[in-house]
Amino acid sequence: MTLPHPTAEQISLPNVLAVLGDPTRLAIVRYLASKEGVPLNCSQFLDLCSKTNLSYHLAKLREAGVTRTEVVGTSRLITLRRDDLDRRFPGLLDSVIAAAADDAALPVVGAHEIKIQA
Amino acid sequence: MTLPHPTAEQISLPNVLAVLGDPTRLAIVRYLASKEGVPLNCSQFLDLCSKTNLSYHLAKLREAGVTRTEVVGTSRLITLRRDDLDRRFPGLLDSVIAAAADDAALPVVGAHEIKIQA
DNA sequence: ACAATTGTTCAATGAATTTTGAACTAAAGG
DNA sequence: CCTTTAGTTCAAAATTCATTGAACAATTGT
Repeated sequence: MTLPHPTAEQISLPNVLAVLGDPTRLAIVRYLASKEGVPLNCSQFLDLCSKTNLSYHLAKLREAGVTRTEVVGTSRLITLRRDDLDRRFPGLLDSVIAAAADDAALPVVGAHEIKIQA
Repeated sequence: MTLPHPTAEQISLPNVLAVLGDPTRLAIVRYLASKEGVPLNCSQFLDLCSKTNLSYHLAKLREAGVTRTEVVGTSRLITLRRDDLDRRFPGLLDSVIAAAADDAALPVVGAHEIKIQA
């Protein structure tokens, strides 16, 4: 089974910018980019907001064409649509992710993980 | 006299993205970029929306740190804060402007101008 | 002084967005 | 079959956003 995604051509710039203009969704995208290639399921992002709200934000990202969601059993595997985004908007994703990395005020996925002592 | 602007450090990425995620404001930024260096007054943008609404959008751009507004007599001279944006978010503005240039669905300042015949 | 130009502010409205909890579906495991 | 796991859907509430018209302020030109 597969969920509705826009084609690469249907991805709209104002839409992508608006969708990325939300700290929670920016955190999701950053994390996806940091785990590029590895499909993640929704539960990875549960420290950002409630499950219901997460479902909403992930739907926004998918509908804007920023992420791809694959239904596998009872979970959704989420990936960044990097090739499509890079083709439609060259350099945009990279500059957004790099800028986000410098912003200490942004929420981060896994911010409360236990750190291994040196 | 001078209007309130955020410092370069106060410019926030999600804010900038959200503000650019609006077709009217994207058109304003594109036009400013195409006339880089030349300060423009508000009336240049009047084909995009009503005067009141334009005032609102220009305030959004200024408050987000995307533009600088200088009060000169009865008009406001508007410029892109390119250096600040480039320093804070390298590559972002350029990729947004380039992507916008490829999007025929976006509104454009001066779209109804009389074309000189060849 | 008067009128025109340039642009803002205000209050109102409608629309879209974000967030929540309760109820739900569907697959997986025992 | 029953329960857990994973995530969605729905309606409601709260917030924010975009747009409008009327009134206003300040400068400029006559």
